[in-house]
Parts: sequence; structure tokens; C-alpha cells
Amino acid sequence: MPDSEGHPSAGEMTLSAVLAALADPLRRRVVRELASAPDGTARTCASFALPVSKATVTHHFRTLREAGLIRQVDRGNSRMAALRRTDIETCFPGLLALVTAETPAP
Amino acid sequence: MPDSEGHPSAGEMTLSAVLAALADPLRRRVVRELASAPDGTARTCASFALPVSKATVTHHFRTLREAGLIRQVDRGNSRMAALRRTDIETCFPGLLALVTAETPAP
DNA sequence: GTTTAGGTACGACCAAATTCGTACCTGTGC
DNA sequence: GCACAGGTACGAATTTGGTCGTACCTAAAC
Repeated sequence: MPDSEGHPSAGEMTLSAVLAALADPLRRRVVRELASAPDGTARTCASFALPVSKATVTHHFRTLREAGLIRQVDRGNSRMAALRRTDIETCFPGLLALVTAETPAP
Repeated sequence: MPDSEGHPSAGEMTLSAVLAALADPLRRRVVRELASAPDGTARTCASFALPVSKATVTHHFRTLREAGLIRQVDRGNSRMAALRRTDIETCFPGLLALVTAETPAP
């Protein structure tokens, strides 16, 4: 069962949820940017400047969080999102490399 | 541009289409069974005994074909489906291993 | 206290995906 | 010829997913 903030444990991640989350280009872009940054990097949702409304940004980050790809922690008035790199690599080795290798263009 | 039967070339495969195709458990089951079989194995759609109607089976195989994951060739009165193993490994190395490693249970 | 910025919650909308039934086509086998 | 099995095409119903506007909350800054 996910914790009070909606984070599944590493063992609760499912390939279905992870692949569905990564099927969206915007969410893949978030994961790619986090994966390309130094490990442990935490950024606010707004810092990604996604070309959608605030409500839609929240939706995408919830999808990523509930799939187990990111961890969101309260930090004052904002919430920092960090990639769950080791959890992902443990459950689905090689997956992050596929996302990182994608040409971000379109 | 895909060929007359809807197969994209290796260079035309997109991560979006491939991940969306693999997000469905039934389609992942097809890919997993093909990936676990000897290379070059070709099977009919019906041989997978998916728990859905014939029309739905056709839909799922079209999704897999248009994503570039399988190749379907006419063989008399049926169509044999084969995994495009080398194309997939070239474009998205490690992806098949993730699907194969999944526990098929749920 | 007031304002402001970052996020969330809710309801709504529209497009796409999933499913099915039915009709149809094409070879194989009798 | 005829029946049959494997697939496809089409249309329809339902669900899901991405998007938005608005209202609201919290903490920092003033």
C-alpha cells in the first residue's frame, strides 16, 4: 500500500504503471531532465516550465509519483520532486537509460 | 512511412508508441511469450488464447505491429506474428529484458 | 495583516483507447 | 462445390487520459 503521500514502495512498483507513466512525452521529459541531472537533484514542478496549465502539471506529477518514478517532499511552500533512481534501477534495470537516450526534440 | 502492411522501419519506431503499446498487460504478454521463445518464432494471433474477442485481438496485434514490435506476414489463410527482436534491441536496448523479466501472474 | 507564488482539489470537457458484435474475406479440407 | 477456421473491417458503447478553469490552501515576503 502506498504511503500517505501516494508513494509506492519499491516492491509495489508495477511495470504497467511505470510504462503508462512514461508513455507521455511530457512526463518522459521530466524524468529525462531529472535523470540527466546529478543524483539527488530535487526541483519544483514549476521549474520544468511545462507548456500546460498548473492543474495539468499537478496531474502529471501525481502520475509520476503514483507510478513510483519520483518522490515529492514538502519543502516550505513548495514541493520538491526527486527521481527515485536506485528504486527504478533495482526494479527495472536499464529503463532510465532508454528514457535518457531519447532525442528530446519533438 | 510505414510499409503497405503497417510496419514502421526500425528508424521510424518511437519510444512513445513502443511504451504505449507495452503499457497494456495483454500486449506485454504477447511480447513476453515471443521473447521467451527461440528467435524467429512465428505464431498465429489465435495461438495466444487471449481472453478477449477476435476483434479485440486484431486491435491489439495492430497496435503491436504499428509500434514496430512485431512483424506480421501472410501465410496462407492465417497471419504469423514474429518479434522484431534485433530492431527492438537496436533502437531500445534492454527493453525486451524488462518485459521478459516481469512475473506474468496478475 | 496582506500579498504573492507554488500546488492541490474538484468538476468538466474532449479525444483516444478498449471492448464488443456482426458482417465479411480468404485459404484449407472435405 | 461447401463448410470452417483465422483475421479483418466497421460501427457502437464504455472507459480512460489529457487538458483546462476556478477555487482553495500553505508558507514566504513584504
